[in-house]
Amino acid sequence: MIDNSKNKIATIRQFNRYYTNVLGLLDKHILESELSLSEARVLHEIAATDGCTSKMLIDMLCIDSGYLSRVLDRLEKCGFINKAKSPSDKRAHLLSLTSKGFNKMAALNGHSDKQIQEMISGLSEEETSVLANSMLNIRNTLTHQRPRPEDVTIRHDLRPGDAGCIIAMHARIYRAEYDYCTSFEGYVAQSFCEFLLNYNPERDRLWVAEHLGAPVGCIGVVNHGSRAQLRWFLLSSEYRGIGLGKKLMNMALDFCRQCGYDSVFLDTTSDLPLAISMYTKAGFVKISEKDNNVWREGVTELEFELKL
Amino acid sequence: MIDNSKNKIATIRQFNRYYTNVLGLLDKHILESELSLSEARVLHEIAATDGCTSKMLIDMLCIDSGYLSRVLDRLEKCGFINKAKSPSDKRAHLLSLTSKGFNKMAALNGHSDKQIQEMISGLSEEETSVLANSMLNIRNTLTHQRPRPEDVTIRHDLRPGDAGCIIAMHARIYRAEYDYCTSFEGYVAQSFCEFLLNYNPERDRLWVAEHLGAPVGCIGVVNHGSRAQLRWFLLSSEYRGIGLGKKLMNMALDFCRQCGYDSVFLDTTSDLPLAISMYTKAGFVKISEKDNNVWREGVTELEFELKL
DNA sequence: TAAAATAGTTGACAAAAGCAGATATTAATG
DNA sequence: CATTAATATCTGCTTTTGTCAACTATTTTA
Repeated sequence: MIDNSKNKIATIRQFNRYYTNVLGLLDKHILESELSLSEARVLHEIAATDGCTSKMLIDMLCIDSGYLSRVLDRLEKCGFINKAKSPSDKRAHLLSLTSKGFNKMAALNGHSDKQIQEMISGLSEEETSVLANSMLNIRNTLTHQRPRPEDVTIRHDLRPGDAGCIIAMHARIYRAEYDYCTSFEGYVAQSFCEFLLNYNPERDRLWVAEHLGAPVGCIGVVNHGSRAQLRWFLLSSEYRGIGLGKKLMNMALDFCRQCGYDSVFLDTTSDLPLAISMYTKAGFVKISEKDNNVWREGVTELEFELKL
Repeated sequence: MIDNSKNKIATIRQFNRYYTNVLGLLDKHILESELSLSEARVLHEIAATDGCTSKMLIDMLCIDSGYLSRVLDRLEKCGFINKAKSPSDKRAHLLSLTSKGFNKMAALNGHSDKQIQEMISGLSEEETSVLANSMLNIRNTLTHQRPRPEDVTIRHDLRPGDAGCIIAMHARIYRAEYDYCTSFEGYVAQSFCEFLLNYNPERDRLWVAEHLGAPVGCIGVVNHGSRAQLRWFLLSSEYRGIGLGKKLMNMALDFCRQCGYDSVFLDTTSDLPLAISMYTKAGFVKISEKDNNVWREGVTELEFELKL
């Protein structure tokens, strides 16, 4: 782990220098097309930007306005873009790609992809994933992007390591948010031990929500004869409030209905008002409560139930 | 997770375009110095390269030889670099920085750092770490660097999530290398449950080896009265053979001696000849063996012991 | 309604980068 | 060993890229 902020900045600086070289190498193919690097960048930005104008390109690409004007002229003469008077502002033009422009861009991307393919040809599947995920991480971090729920995948195929990751997630989140002690991770481990040793794909299920290859949420259903137990309902804080919790809950309850369980019960604590409100919204009813001071002082354990 | 290779390539292409913009922004500060971007890159490369010559710069920076010749002239006239005839090849010059050149480079780095600082000022500690680690990941992956043992940190402060991560690591590695089944992860979880519920920092210890913020190896010592149990001795495959295993083992045994344990025992299986050879090298002796067909067919469980 | 600001264009110019040929030296080949 | 091929660098010339400032047309602000 890179520990102090000075090291981090140095790491970033070194990466920038390194990646300047990488990009220089990869951009060479553009020079072999009839376009210059700037022209290619402008073309891409026009394609990616809705209602694109010169001003927007100047801001996004930090390009000189005079230079851009000539670049746009050239692109128009080549038949790659259209310039249309903006109806809302007669000074400005709306820029858009022609179909020829789209084809050109596709060709550029194709070349680019071939080069990237070559660059990663010596890497393993695993390494390529690490690479792509790291790049997504950087972009998301620097653009302050909140994760979009459609980028989060949910699966229930119980891969090796799923249980361990979710144990770790529980421990970290409950420590950070509720200051639970070390033994809490032990109890979660215990619960997964039981789950894994008795695992029956027909009656038990664990859903893992993943983003950028890392687990960000989960929910589980555990077989108890005619009753099912809902367990491990948890989301990383950044992934709350975007509908993921509801989605996980619905998946779990649908599975319970499919399996023909009579009812679903769950244990939770008074620490989790947000989860509790989701349970009651889904129709769960509190059926018992008792004190539990093991993980933290003053916690009340609650049991909820939902008749199916 | 980015699933297929087409998506990965597209992700990389998008990142490249995105990062071109980032670098363009960050490189602006150089234009405000008396150097051009190329001159600054050349200066850095000379500083970083031992016995640097023009040819090496041409290869590394992909710069035109004629252009480079002039760039070097300018840098020499400014007093930033020295050109000395190479003794081994009278055609070539050895390039090196003058002290003035070093100062200039330090100033450039300072400016660069200030800009980076500004860029990451809106990010949390956590996000900055993700950023820097992702960048290191990219560089290490693309340059095919084997992890250096000195970049791996080993700690034993038992943080929340450590146990879960190590459970996951066990499950993944034993599945990939020995095809152990799902229940194996359950048994590992069970062992950590016991460990965490009885954890006593004076007598129990868990070491986690980390690289780029992720666990890559571990070893543990568990209190059994006058005897200690060695557990969870494991390294990710890429981190084997660089002395890390020995280091972990020594740390664990030193701790056992410090605690005054009489002996150390451990359970392992016939599947792990590499680990077994490390145990015997450390002085462990086999004291029993029995069959165990739970995790995989035909596995023999072995018990080893070391008198301290 | 006049002044200030904005979107974009154009001409003049400077800086950056590339190409081709030249020179000195070294390596390779018969 | 002599000759040829290859290499490292430099120089003159050219093209490409990028910058600056002045200018028009329009919109916003005071």
